[in-house]
Amino acid sequence: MEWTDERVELLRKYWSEGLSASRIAAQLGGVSRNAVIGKVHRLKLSSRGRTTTATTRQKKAPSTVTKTVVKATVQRVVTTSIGATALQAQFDAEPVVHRQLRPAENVVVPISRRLSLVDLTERTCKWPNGDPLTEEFSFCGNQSGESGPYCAYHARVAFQPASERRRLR
DNA sequence: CCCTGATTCGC
DNA sequence: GCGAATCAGG
Repeated sequence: MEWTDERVELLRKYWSEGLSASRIAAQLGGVSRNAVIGKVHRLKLSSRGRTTTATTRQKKAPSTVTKTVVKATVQRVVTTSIGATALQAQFDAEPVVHRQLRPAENVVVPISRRLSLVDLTERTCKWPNGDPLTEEFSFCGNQSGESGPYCAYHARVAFQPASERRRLR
């Protein structure tokens, strides 16, 4: 690939928006994150303001939990059928917890990165958010690892142990 | 292991 | 100028 004016412009834009080098590389296509970083340096675009160099932090749930059951919009994913039909199930943009868990633990619901199909990689959560036919549709995109197609959170929702599923009914 | 950006250095 | 390799860190 070549660093055309348009591509450099996009690079500037994404970088200023705080996107990581790897994600910018995915957006542009044809280049590696190293290429992006190298280019950023040559353009002297480093720094990027006050972006805390570290990974985006996650909000820790209220520690001093006084048996307070985490309130959340309950959503029911009906799984009376499998296969293609299941794709018609409705999903909330930001999902949620169902009832409570054993020793009532506060599960941290991850914030979806809302990636588009083209931004998914082998290790990003492929849990769909919203209706595939609308513009708001996106995928969770958090890290999933080789463990599966979903992040830790969505894996739990997707693969509920038979025992637990019984309880939820 | 996965990810992030920073630097180096041969091409 | 480019970017893979490598380093340093979460």
